[in-house]
Amino acid sequence: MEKISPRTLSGFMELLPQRQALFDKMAEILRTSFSLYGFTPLDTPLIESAEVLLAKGGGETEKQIYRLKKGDSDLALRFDLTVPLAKYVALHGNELTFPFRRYQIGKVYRGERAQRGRFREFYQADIDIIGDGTLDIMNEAEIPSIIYRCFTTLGLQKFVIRVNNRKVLTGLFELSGVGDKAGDVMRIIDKLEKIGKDKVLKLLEEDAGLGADQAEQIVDIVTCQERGDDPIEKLTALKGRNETFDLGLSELSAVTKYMGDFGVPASHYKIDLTIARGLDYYTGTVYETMMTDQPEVGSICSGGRYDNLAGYYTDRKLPGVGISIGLTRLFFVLEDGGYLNDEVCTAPADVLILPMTDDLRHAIALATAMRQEGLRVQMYAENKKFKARLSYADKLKIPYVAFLGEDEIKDGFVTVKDMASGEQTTASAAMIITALKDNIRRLSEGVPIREPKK
RNA sequence: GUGGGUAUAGCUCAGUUGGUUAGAGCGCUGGAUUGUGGUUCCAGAGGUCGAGGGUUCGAGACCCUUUACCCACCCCA
Repeated sequence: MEKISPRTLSGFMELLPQRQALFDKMAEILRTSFSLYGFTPLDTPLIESAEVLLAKGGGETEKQIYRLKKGDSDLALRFDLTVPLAKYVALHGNELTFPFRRYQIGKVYRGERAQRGRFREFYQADIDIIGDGTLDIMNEAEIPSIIYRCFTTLGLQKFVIRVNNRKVLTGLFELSGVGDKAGDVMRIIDKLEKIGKDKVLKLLEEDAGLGADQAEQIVDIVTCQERGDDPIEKLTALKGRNETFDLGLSELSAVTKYMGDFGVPASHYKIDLTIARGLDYYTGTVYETMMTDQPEVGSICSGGRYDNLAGYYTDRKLPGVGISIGLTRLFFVLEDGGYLNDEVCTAPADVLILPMTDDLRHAIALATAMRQEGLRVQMYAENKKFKARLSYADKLKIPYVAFLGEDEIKDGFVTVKDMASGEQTTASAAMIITALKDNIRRLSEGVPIREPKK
């Protein structure tokens, strides 16, 4: 019979076991970090009614969403975790306690053309804080500190969190008399880093219809940090002429001031007046995090403040702030840069037990005793040559192999081989277990996902 | 959606102006070594050259069609 050739779709990441184990460790580190800040875990369905997911309608979302029909139902795969959160909060608002802090790690789907570091199916790790009616500015400063902790705990150093405020931009555009072109201008400004000042000026004039002076003035202010100016100072000079602008400026000042107190060092964040993107529901503070070694891959983590999360589902006013870490992209970047640390233990077990006799009872009893003590144990009972069994442990990087042959059983002992050193020890099961627990703990301590800086 | 590139062994890739039986490294299997892996040595398996059509005495190579994948734009994690 002709076989169907196995394949994985473009834009879908599929990992071999050791890489998968590393990926899961990353996710675990994020979970632990999030819980340090008092976030509660949440899971929502991958599939929602198309009506719910497309509430906002139009634009890229509509083009990129995977839509499916099942019978008469019109369904869609979620393309982010924020819209499902909005639905969740609108639906369960009366049973939740606010401010509601939740984290969620899950797959999302975007039917766009795949590219370097861009996937159609990818993991997002989201944290959001939703207020009931109001939400203090402190939360907007706390969010980047969580990013900082997550990334550094992963062993990453070369990243920078860029912060901006949409109200500042909006106010600035109003001051310059940009009018209803604000959206276009914002999108073009956002390209500054990628295409450079000259092309941006050209686009501002040609596409957004700005005057040359107007464009020059905006670009001048927005790029001030590139020339070593303090953006807050530069902006303060424009104060008192536009309400939105003044509000944005005070928010931006507060956020950056508190960020230092939250422990984010100045080396790892900067005010960047050119970042504007993220989804268009952001209304205030916005964040974007890039790896400084691979900026071309784009943002690894973006987010911001939104004033009305669930407006499509409820009249209740629910302001929030949140970020989304592109876990799949982050993993890709680490792998692509050769940064994944091979020393991280990815073995599925701590000990491999090799029963050498037909009677498996002793081996099973040993495995049970070891598991009771928290050791991760596999038994290899396949009828293979001895070397094949050892090679199994070697390939899976299982650090210890326990032999149970006739001699060991007769004397009530176990022989354990340390695969790294090749050293073998024969002793009672109890002693072996105690020693292994110590060694395993030592092996797993303090090994970062990312290769230590050379 | 638009533009460009690639497709040869499980993986990464060679393959000369078209010419005998399509190669390498890694991986895999077996042996050296039946209670010792990772190193070394020896042997072996594995290919409708993405698919379909055409040109030719002869096509992995040239032409057409098609599919898939990759890269970039748009947009975005």
